[in-house]
Amino acid sequence: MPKGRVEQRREGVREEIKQAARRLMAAHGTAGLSLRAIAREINMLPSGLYHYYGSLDELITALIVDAFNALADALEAARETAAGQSGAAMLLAVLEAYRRWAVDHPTDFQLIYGNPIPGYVAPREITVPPVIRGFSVIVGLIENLLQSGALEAVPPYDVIPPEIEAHLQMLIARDGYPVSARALFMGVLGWTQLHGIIMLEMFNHIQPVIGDVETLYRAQVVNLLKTLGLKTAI
Amino acid sequence: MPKGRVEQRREGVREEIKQAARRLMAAHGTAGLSLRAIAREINMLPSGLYHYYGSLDELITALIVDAFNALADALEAARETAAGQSGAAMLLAVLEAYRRWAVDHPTDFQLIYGNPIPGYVAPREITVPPVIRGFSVIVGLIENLLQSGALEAVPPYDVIPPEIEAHLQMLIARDGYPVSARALFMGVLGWTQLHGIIMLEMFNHIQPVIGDVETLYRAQVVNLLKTLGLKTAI
DNA sequence: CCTATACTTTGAACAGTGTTCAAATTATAG
DNA sequence: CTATAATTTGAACACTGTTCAAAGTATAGG
Repeated sequence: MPKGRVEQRREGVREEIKQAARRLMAAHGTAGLSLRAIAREINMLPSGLYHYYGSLDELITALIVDAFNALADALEAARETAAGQSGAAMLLAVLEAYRRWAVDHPTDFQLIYGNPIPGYVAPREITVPPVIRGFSVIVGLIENLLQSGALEAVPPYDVIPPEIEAHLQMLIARDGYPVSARALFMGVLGWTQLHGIIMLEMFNHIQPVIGDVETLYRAQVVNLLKTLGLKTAI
Repeated sequence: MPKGRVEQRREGVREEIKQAARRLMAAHGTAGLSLRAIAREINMLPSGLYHYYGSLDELITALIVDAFNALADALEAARETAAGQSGAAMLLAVLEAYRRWAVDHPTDFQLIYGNPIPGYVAPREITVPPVIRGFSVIVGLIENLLQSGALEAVPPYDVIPPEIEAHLQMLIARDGYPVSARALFMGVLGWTQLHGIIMLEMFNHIQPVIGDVETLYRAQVVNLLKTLGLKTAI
């Protein structure tokens, strides 16, 4: 395997570049993501990096995909860890893992859900699949709860606005997701509610008001499940 | 007034600089915020700007304060416009104005709630007051609803976690806010829920899933008020 | 009105950024 | 061992924020 060896070495350097990038990001925030700084870190000239990534944007895209996959991994791991417990407990564990990962990997989270790098726009066809991977964990658990009857839609969340239901049905049909529009709708609602807390926490807008954000988040998760119509206690 | 004339002219140039900055931001995103670009825009040398703002960060801070105040203005205006209607209708109008302003002023919103400028950290003592101004509009309306009896805390949102209640009480005592811990708690909960939608909309993460974000937002606002315990119909 | 003082603008320089490209070097394959 | 492919180099270009002394301009007092 002559070409295999070259390819393998190439992949190794690409990984080394990404690791240096993550190290710099962790140390100096998403602002520390400088091509020249990465080159310095691994004793390369700036121009040398262009043989591994066509541009800084391409490198950022790779980092984003990795981050989305790491987040999805964390959610799946939380689900597996709570596998023995009730469906509600599993969902709770997964939703807590969402914030946990964000708090533990702030720069990665900012990279994927903030607007960190000036001028950069993510190519959707590359970044969307790993996003769906993570989101599916949440929606899948909701779907199970709905089918088992542990979760039953109650007012006011029992009505899905027609335009939205139509779009969700289209999405399910087009991409072949094995879930109901109801589960998707609940997933999106819950996602946005929790995402707001994390986003405000990330940029330090909510600690001054609420003090302990972790407690607020947990309360919000529990309340969310209750208002969505969870029948069993958690 | 000799010094008044100088001061006035100085203030005029400062305003001109900010307007050029906003123009560039609107055109090229928060990334377009370049000191040299601003200087070019108003036919000045980069170094000249330093007589009006000590640094780019200082200019950004000024823009952020302006943005928070503009947001607060929009919320107050929405409240006044709906002044004749019920308290619930006023709150609904204000919450819709929150997203409206974000959608109409995306770069300003990203400037204050995103992580736009690498390396910049806002000086809290300057930026917090205008934040409170806007937030007070929401919390004030909630307080009125609570006192009039139109809003009554119901499960699960009737319980405030003890640690959070303690922190809120401290805040109220320290800064002398004329509101209850309950109103503040409800305000924060609502704020985070809606903020999540806007944040995800801003960075284009939710349209692909839900289609019409405006409908989702409106539904979320109404559902929020209902689950918080609003007794009257909207 | 004219000078002395304060305010403002200038221009050059420094250190940093992403990116391009031909040239030189190194490693691989026949 | 040589021909070929993969890499690394180094210089250059255009851009960024920031500093500072020098030059220019407007204002105030006599």
